[in-house]
Amino acid sequence: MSNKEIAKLLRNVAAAYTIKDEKKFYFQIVAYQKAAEAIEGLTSELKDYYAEDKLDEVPGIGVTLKSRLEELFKKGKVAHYEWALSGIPQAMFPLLDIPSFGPKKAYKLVKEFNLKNPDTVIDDIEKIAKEGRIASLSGFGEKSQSDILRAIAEFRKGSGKTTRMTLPFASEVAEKMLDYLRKSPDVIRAEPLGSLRRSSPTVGDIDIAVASKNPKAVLNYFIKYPYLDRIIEKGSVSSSILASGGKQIDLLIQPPEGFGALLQHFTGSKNHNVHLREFALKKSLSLSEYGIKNTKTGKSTQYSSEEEFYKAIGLEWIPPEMREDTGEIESAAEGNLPKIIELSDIKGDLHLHSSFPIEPSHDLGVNNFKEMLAVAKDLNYEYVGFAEHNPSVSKHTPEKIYGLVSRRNEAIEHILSDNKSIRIFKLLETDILPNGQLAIDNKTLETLDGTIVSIHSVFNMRKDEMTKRVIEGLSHKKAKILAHPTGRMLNERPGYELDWEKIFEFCIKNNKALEINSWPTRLDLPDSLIREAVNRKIKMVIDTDSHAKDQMYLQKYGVEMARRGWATKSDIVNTLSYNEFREWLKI
DNA sequence: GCCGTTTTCGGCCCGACTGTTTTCAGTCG
Repeated sequence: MSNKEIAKLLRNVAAAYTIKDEKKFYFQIVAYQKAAEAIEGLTSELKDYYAEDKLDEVPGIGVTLKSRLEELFKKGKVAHYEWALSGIPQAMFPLLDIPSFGPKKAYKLVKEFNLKNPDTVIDDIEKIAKEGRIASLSGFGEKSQSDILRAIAEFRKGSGKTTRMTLPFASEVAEKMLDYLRKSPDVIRAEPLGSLRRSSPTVGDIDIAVASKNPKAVLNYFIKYPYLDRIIEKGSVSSSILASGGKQIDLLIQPPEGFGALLQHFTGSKNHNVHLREFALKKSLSLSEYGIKNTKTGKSTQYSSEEEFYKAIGLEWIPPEMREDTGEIESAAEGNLPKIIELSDIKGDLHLHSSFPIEPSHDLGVNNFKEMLAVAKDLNYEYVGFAEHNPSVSKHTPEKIYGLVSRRNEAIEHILSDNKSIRIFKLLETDILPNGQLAIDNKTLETLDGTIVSIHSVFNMRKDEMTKRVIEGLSHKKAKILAHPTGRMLNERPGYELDWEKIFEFCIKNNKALEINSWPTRLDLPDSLIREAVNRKIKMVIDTDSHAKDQMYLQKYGVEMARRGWATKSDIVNTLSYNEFREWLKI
């Protein structure tokens, strides 16, 4: 079961409790929603937590939920949930995926019209609304009837909460709106917040905060956005719109003197905020987007910066990437937050595919050495590594492969002789074959400074076999880095199965590094595995896997994943100087 | 059902907005 399916199950249980007895089950409902939120936000599979007996490390999962989830993974169902969901019409649950449908509304409609089939319930509701039979129900009216029809239509188009954007795409959507907002004389500051500011690997909707002394004017300006599809809601301090392309943009406004509280509130995550507010409440401080209220004196205070806001709760400022309620509040309270890595710490990119005609097994790059070095210079790098895919094994003899790689090496030497500013490592990205052997032989590997290894074929092996394959591939003394270690592609495929316990153990013993691949649809390692690797002092390297020079600027996304995994400079080997990195390659 | 800078029992974030309402329920972030 995927994280999404599990979260859906927990939300369904919460919805069932809401229908059965909202008051009696109030805190279970909250707990189930919180756990669902946490599971949805995970960037590794919950199944892997289960496999390593770490379910209760997920915030919001305690003793009871742990045992229920274990039952789910073992048997595919949970007896207690079968009971909880019994007596509740199954047809209400698909409706909950549609924005504006909650448990009460879904239940009332399904019950009222005696709808039984979950597979057709959305069609059924649509038909009933079109016939005008919803408006007459108590609690409903003409407006809510037409809203239902529109919500269903938008849901079908895949807008709203169903599809999530990759980070660069989300940034683009946000930038367009920010450019627009900053043209308004009433906008003093405008910042993208929410999961985009936390650099979550995928982003659902765009959240923007504005500092202004005239919120009304800004709101009126906001809803005149040229790429507006429709206004979802508009109040006195906030508004939501659907932009063309089906992406929701939420706006919140505060005066500049209260902007710090707004930044904090709207950056989230939800579970971070809930935990932070509970923490503050113990100090008689009640937090909101307006500021901090002392519950004893009743005195409210505004904060213009986030740093002051956190300080007022007795905490050091927590970087947005860490605000997922995975222990950052406790660490901040103890003054133990690690100093996480920054983009400027990176001294090189070791995973570059040039256009050198090496006749590779997979894609060749489109730019030559010099063109890529020019970008490296722009990025202030000390060194780079060229790591084209190994020459195709099926098309060439080992002798031919040796010749191709040697020619590439000579071409690099030639560049080096008239290039003083940036050093170059002669690497390759070598396939690990299904039997664990590397795709090219020792004689050729010996000509390299080292090699990156990775899986590019036969993804569907058993977990133990895949683990053996990877470890065997990494065992070669020239193999130093495992590229895109999980093989996941965001919004496409989950990645192959690996026994991380064994991989970590092997890496630490044999001084191998795991790559954090910055490619926006990979972002692989996922942040939770980065966090795990950091805890075990395993070295990582942040690379772009660039096949074109402009892609080298994507390095920031890998750095952001490292930050989400609490990695410091010392965890990442390409923060080392040229000489230090050279030494590390030889160990 | 979770969780611990008052606690292993007894608490549990805070507010905006909309539609259908005569004062509030439902949904959302």
